[in-house]
Amino acid sequence: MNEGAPREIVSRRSRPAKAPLSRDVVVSTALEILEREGLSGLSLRRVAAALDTGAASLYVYLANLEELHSLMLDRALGAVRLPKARSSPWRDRLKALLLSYFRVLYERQGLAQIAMSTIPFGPNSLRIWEMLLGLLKEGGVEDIKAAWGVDLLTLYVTAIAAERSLRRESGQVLRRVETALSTVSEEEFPLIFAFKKALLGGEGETRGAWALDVIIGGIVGGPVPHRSPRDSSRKTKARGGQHKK
Amino acid sequence: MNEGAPREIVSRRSRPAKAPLSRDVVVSTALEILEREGLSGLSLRRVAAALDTGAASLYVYLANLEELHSLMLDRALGAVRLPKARSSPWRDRLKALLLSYFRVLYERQGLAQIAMSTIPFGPNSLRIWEMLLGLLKEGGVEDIKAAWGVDLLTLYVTAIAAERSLRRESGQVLRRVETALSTVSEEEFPLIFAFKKALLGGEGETRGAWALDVIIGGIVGGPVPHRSPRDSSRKTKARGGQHKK
DNA sequence: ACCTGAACACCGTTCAAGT
DNA sequence: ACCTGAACACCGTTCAAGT
Repeated sequence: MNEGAPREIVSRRSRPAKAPLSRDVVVSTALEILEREGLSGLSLRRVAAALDTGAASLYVYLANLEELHSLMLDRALGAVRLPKARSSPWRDRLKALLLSYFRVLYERQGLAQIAMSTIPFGPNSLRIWEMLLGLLKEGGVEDIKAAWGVDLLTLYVTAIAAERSLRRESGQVLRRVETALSTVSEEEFPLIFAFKKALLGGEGETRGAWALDVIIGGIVGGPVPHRSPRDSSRKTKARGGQHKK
Repeated sequence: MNEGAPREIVSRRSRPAKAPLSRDVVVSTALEILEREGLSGLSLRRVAAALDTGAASLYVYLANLEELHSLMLDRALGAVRLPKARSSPWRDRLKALLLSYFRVLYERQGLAQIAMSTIPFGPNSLRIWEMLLGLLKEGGVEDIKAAWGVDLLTLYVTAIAAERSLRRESGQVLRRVETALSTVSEEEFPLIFAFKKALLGGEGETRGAWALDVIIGGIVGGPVPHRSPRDSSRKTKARGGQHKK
């Protein structure tokens, strides 16, 4: 079975009353609900209801809600477009892949939020990681920088998708930020006051593309971490005893 | 009243039965509960119970749970250490500030998660933003790059704190990632297979410091975004051939 | 092996009624 | 103006009992 491909879902109306469930239908149904009703509308009970059963039935296929989230995320990541080898300069392919990753997370409401609370490690995530590693290596990036760089790039893409989703989905948050920025005191916060337009300016994908360039450029041109990955258990210095206040 | 300073909380045991509540006590109590019981233990009902009242009473001081989260976050950010002007090179001060920001979010369980779902804009957040803008300007970073750079840096710090918190707090997630990585197929994912040690290696703060350097270096050395919010005295050369999406 | 209803121990939010 | 109990409409998870 192709985990990555979008899956045809048999309408539950036409199924015999007690058709057997499966992990697959549960995940597909959950993604449909997420798409239509958002994260706040997604619950095990809601998924179970859509499948004409009780929430308890889902526990045959899932350990818990967290596992459902993780399966949903990996399934959705099957829609990320992997650029064809050597179809364009490595850096363009890298950016195209990351942009597609961003869009998949951003375009389905709630998915980016799920991605921030679930470390992805299913087959589709692995495919993306593998390709990202390959692209950075193709660009001549040293091994450790490539490994850490992929982590940094995916973290950024996930975080920016979550932040943008939040702004899109919660008009309340956005309005409060705008109010706070527009009433900021010039004497107390002169720089914020001077920059408020630039700070608020979302400007579609220009800004996201800029940030991606900054990070990629930083990885390529930046320092090689000074410690080898083999020597991973040693600590440089004891953690300062931060006192709680 | 100093929003930023830690506040002495009068023991609820010694209060007269119907002592008046306030936004302040509600937020302080919520932060205590977060510290002791984590995000999953924090609820309006739980906060109300700690204050010997019903959840409905809190709605005099808060619009909803989201607002409580936002207030908690800004209060907690009061603990971020702002480096003294000119005490060391600007880049060191920038890194110290961001590290302190990271620690505040990371060290109180659940706080980083709250930060990822709340755009901070209270007085303490503004102070941090103002200082970050000042540091980048001190480093000679162009205005738009400074504004967008501060956004990128704070997004990164918040995201890495949330990711690390997740790994720390959910042994389950961590174990599943480790299992997935250690059983990865060498033929299908040769690079992940080869790099799995580097990918897993958390290495305390070495990695986080590396990423910070990458981003700061990328901001300083990277391109100026080709659209300015307002054409100021300084002329920025438009970059030809940049395609818009 | 799978499904189910009911129960357990919770949620955020609203509202009429109190003081 | 503030507080309260009760209600509403939900949660995830467990479990004994069914098929």
